[in-house]
Amino acid sequence: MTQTTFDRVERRTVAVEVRERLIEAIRNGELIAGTALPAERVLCEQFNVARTSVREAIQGLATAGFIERRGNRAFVVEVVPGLELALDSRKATVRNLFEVRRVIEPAMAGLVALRAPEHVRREIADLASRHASGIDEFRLIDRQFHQMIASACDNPVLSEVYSKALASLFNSEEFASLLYAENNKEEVSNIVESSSHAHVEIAEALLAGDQVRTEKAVAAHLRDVEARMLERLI
Amino acid sequence: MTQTTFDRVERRTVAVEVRERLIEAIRNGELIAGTALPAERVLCEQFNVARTSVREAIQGLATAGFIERRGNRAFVVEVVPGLELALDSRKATVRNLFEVRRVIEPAMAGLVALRAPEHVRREIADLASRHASGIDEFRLIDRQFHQMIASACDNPVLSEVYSKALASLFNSEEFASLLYAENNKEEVSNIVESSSHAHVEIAEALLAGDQVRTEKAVAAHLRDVEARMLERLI
DNA sequence: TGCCTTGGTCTGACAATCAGACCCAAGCCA
DNA sequence: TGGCTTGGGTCTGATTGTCAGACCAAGGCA
Repeated sequence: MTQTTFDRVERRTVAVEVRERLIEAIRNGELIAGTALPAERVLCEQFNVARTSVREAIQGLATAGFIERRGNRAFVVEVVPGLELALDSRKATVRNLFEVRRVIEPAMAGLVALRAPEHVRREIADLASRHASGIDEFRLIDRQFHQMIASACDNPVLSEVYSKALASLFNSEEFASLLYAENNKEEVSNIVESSSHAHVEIAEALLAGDQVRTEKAVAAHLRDVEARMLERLI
Repeated sequence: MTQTTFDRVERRTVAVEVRERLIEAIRNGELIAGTALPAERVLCEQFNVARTSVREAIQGLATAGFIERRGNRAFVVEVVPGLELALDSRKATVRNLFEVRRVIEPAMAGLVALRAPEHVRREIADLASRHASGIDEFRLIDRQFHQMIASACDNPVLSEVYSKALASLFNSEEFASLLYAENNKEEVSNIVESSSHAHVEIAEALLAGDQVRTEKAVAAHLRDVEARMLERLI
């Protein structure tokens, strides 16, 4: 057995970590292009680091072109570096994410129909029948619904793999821009209504312990949502 | 749209990073229980950090019980903390990992049969027909074979999700202890032979562009390897 | 315009890391 | 056993990164 070797370790400073957090927030839409960054004093409180470290991080953002200074504030640039993906590329990303969901979700939900105790399946059904009062509440219920199914499949590894894939979709700029764009209100409302119905269908199949019916309901749900999202990416 | 907030950032020192690298190597079998750690001067060269940082990390290992000092060397303890998982729990981990593979791999390989250009499928077949001269070379070919299939499915997200799952299996202590235990030589040889045949089967189905046959060949392969691994976990 | 917020700059203290030197103990081999 | 090599232990001084806080100038808003 050969003697093991180790790769070099890089020194990882607080300022670099803060900078990457901010870049991530810009990339996934939490910090919107053209808007002001939170104040340094606010950031150093939230990150729980010294202000000099925050300033160091922000200077790195300015150098890399993610922000510009106007007046006494720092603003996210209108055109974020590396985000001008071609439309084809953005559609491909959404397609790829939904393809991953199509590979994983029906099988996983099928396992839930097979394995989960009745009281767990009943809880899932209760959640599916809850009525959301707006897009933000729907998103919350939607996430809980899917996470509950993942948790109920009795395979923590599969659950984790799926959760990461779902997080990628929810954190993508395509998803955020679709949900919050003012001119998409009607379509978003359609997606919410259609998804609520699909959740109910899925939950009924789960409650009946019917693996095949569950898999079909999940697959249909994914096809519907994916089509609506791709349709709106113009 | 609500104003975003950030989670606290922890200060991450070089010594902590080195310590975690060493713990990981102990956990996944690269550093064997009872054997001596590499010398400090060797480690600081490999990690590319100062010796004081390496010493700090090693002191943390000693405090946490991963190593003990005997003579002028540091040795991995015979009983590594947190590694005495119950046998049931270890089998469950392996089962869970293989279940994830069963969800993902047949579908992914099926996509390759559908989508990949012929020259790519031919490359995969060439790799499958290569003869390994030992366990280490087999592991290398095995990894390349599976990674090549993942890359050929034309969905980078799925490919990445799968690669992470595969890495979890290959890095698990169950896998390492099975492959390198002296009393498993014959069984390991059987696994290698059986897997080589299965790879050839899979590659032929891919070359034929037959999605259904590919999915079946992959599923059979996984059932075989899983059964052999679980059988040997005693 | 006045007041508050925010960014810019600086200070001094502390923590972490670095490279290197030196010494002693342990291990190995003739 | 003696000598050499290897390895750990300790220390030094310099550099970098982080911290908390103070003070001033600029910007924004009622």
